Amino acid sequence: MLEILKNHIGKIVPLTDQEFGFVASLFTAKSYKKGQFLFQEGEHLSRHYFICKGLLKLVYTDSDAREHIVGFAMEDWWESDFEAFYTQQKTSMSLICLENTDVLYITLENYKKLCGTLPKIEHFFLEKAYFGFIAAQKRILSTLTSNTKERYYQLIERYPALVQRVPKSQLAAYLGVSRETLSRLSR
Amino acid sequence: MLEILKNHIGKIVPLTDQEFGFVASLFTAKSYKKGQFLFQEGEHLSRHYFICKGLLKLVYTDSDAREHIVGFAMEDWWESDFEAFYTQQKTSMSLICLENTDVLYITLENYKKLCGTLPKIEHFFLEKAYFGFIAAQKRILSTLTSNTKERYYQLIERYPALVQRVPKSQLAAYLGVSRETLSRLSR
DNA sequence: AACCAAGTGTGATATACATCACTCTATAAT
DNA sequence: ATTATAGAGTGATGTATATCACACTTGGTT
Repeated sequence: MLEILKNHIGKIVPLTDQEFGFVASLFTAKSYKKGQFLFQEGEHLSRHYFICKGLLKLVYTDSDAREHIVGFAMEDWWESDFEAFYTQQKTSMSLICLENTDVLYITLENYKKLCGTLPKIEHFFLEKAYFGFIAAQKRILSTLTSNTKERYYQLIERYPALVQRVPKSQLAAYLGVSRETLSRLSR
Repeated sequence: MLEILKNHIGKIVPLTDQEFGFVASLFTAKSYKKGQFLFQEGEHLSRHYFICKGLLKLVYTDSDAREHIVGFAMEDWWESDFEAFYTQQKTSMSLICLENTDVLYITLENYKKLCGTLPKIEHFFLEKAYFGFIAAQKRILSTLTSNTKERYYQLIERYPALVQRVPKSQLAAYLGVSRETLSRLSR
C-alpha cells in the first residue's frame, strides 16, 4: 500500500527514498468492510484518509434522516471531513464504505509534523487543495447551469468508472434528485 | 492598500517587515469602476486578485447568454478564475465590478517566486485553499439539503453585509433561481 | 426450493419553480 | 421638468421534479 502512496505523491513532488521513508513512518494502514463507517457524524476526527483500494461515500444525514452524498472517494483519492479534521471540531458528516476498502491514514499531529519538516509535502497538499476547490466550484456551476439529465451525463463523462460501481440510488443522492427521477431520465 | 494586505496575511502567518517588503514588491495596485471587467471569459489570465475595497462578481455566461454567479468577492477576499490562473488555460468565467473596486494583484510568475522563497506564504495560501474548499462544499451541501427559501436565509445569515450591497436579481443568479421566485419567497 | 433484501422501474398526483407579461418605484440623464 | 433605466413585485400558466404506491428482478441466505 505504501508503494501506491509513493507513486501518488511522486506524480506531483518527487521524493527521495529517505524522504519517503519519513513520510511512510507517519501513516497507518487499515482495512474496512463494505458498510463500515470510517467515522460517523458527531464524532471527533483526527485522521485524514488516503484510499489505496475500495470505494466510499461521504454522507450528510439531515434531520429527516435523509442521506445526502457530499462526495465519493475511490483509489488514489484523499477523503475526510476536512473542516472537522483541520479545525478539530466534531464531524458533521460520515464516511462509509460502499466496498471493502484499504486506506492509509495520517493523524493531524503527524500531518503538522510532516508539513513542518518537508515543505515539498505542504506544496503537494496545496496542489490537492486547489484541485479540490476547482472541482467543487465546477460542481456548483453544474447545478447552476444544467438540469438533472445534463448533470447526470456530465457525471458519467467525468467519472465513468465511478458510475459503474455505484448504485443509481446513490448517484441520485449525489446529484440531489430522487431515485425515481433519475430512473426516468432516459425517456 | 499594502497595509490591508499585511494585516490580512499577518492574521495567519506573521511576517517581519523585511519579509513583507519582499511580498509587497511582488504585488501591483489597480483600481476599477463599477461595471468594468477585471478579466473576461476566453481571455488568458495571469493575475490573482486581492480585493482591498469594493465588490465583484465571478460570472459564468452560458450558451443562452444567461449569467450564473459562481461567487462574490469583497474586502479581504481573494478572487480569480483559479483553474485558468493556476493551469494557464483560457478563462471560462468573467470577473466584474459591482462597485468601484481597488485591488492588489500578483502574477503567476511572482506567485511562484513568492511561494518558492517564503514557505510561510505557501502555508498561508494552503490555509486559504482549505477554507475555500470547505466553503464550496458547504454551498454544495446547502443545495442538496435545502429549498430556495432556506438557502436564501442561510445566505443572509452567512454573509449579511453582502446581501445589503448586492441587488436581489444578482443574489438569485447566485442561488440558482429566477429573480421572480426570490421576490415571492417571503409569502 | 423457498425466502428475503437491495436495487430498480413506473404510474398517479401534488408542488415548487420557471417563464412571460405587465406594473410600479426610485434614481440618473437629458 | 421630462425621460430613460435599473430594480423589484406580482398574476397566470406550463413544466420538472418530489412523493407515494406498487411491481419486478437478482443474488444471497436459510
